[in-house]
Amino acid sequence: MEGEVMEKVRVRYAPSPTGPLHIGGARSALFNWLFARHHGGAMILRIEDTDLERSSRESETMILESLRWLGIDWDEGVDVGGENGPYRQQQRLHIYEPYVRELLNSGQAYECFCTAEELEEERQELMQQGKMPRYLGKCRSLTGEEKERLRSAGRKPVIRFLVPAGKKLIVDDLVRGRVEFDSDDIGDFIIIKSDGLPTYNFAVVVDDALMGITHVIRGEEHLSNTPRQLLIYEALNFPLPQFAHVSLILGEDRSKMSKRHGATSVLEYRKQGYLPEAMVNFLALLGWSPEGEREIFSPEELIRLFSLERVSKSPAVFDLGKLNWLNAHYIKQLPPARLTELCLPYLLEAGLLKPEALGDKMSWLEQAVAAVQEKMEYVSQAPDLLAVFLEEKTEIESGDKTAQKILELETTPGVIAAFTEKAGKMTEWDSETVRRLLGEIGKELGVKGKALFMAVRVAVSGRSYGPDLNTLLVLLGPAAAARRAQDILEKIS
RNA sequence: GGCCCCUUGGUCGAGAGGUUAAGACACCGCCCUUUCAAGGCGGUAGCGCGGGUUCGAUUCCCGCAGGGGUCACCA
Repeated sequence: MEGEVMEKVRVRYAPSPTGPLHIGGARSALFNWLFARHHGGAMILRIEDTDLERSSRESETMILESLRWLGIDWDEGVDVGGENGPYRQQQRLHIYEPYVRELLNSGQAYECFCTAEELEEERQELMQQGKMPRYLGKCRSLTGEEKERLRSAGRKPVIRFLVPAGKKLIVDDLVRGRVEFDSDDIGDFIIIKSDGLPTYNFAVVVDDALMGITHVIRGEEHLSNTPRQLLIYEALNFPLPQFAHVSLILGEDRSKMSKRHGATSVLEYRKQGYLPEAMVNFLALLGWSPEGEREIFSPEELIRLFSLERVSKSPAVFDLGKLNWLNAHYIKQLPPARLTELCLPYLLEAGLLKPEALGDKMSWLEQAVAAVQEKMEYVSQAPDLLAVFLEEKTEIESGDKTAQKILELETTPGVIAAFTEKAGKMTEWDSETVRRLLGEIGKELGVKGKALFMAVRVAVSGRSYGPDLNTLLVLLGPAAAARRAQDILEKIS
């Protein structure tokens, strides 16, 4: 493969700005980007906004933001410009024109004046006959006179591509191999809509050809569109790019990923506190695998290793559990200061921190964050994880059976009382003194192990789980720890 | 329904005629541990079915089944 790529690789990601960037789109973009970077080629970002109804600038902005967040950049395209612009199809209308004329003149395309009703009627008829609906070419041989009559009657025509009969169409796909289609299965399809805008199948070909795209890497849902595009490449005498159709990403029930499978947009994952490096790593492994047994890869490594040969043909289920594992891995690698920054917005939003009280608390907060870093899977868990440190009042966690049991031990009230009493008097308070304090209590009351440490843990946090007890106590400070313990003591007596 | 793609454990997946069928997530167990995790070690679990081809098929071919995609004036 390496040897076959003689000309400079040029790939593109061409989203339709009709919503946020989805997981599947992100992976397509990533594969294109990895391929381009691997081969020292160019990545192009084109916006396919020929659907006036559904396209929006807001969606475009979200998509660009998502790509940037993932660390995917582009050499040509929207926002950065380039020699082959403009990069929004709405701004390229004049470019399509001559090609449409060419097809019209050579008789490879024709105007169709059928109304939606007529088309619907034809469709129904075919269905009743047990045939599949497809355009039968009613307007293929309209005379100029007839066309004028329809035109003056207010009909706005579309332009259809005249599909030649009995033609084998072969897609030589880099991931699927040779795939064959028959032109007889394809009805004359629309290339220019009645609003004058090109359809996807037409614009994509003209743009890919004019932009010098060498490899079209996209989702498998486009495979069955490819024969139509092949027809246009041929009609316009454009050189063919190489195609690579990557399998879809499925939800847990093995159907195509959709909103009911939970979060599907990249921005939602960002919001939940997933790290871009984890997302990229995860997406890369969904449908592609490197040689060897590693699972953790930096973008640079992915670029070095990536190849289309190792792209899987079968669809992949989106496994949130694995994403969580990867994300937890990357969170563990973060410097506590950085993680703290990331946690801040969530803590503020949860009301666990007051913005004004932040300044002198930062280094303390950083230690608290460090104490829970290893159990965090995604950053939006920060409020839950850090509540033990930040809560005003401690409630006994309902449903925490272990905590309940500890509180019922007959030794517990004594332990808590002793702790409250002694902690209040401490002048020094660090890991070592806290350790000694607990030891003393244990010795004096003849209590040890769980009955001692768990009792204190539950007393100061209301929970049977949480960060390392010593760290928890040290960060809480003697006053707060004693106050909480006192509070719990009153609750249970 | 036509056409097209896909089929290795719960999931991602390695494998490309002869293997004890990698590895990872999840799960279970043990170790570590002043909790829960993390970490270390170990374990359970898989080639959809039926025909071929072959000395031998997870691997090649054909059917079937199942899943998915596509058949728009959406991309």
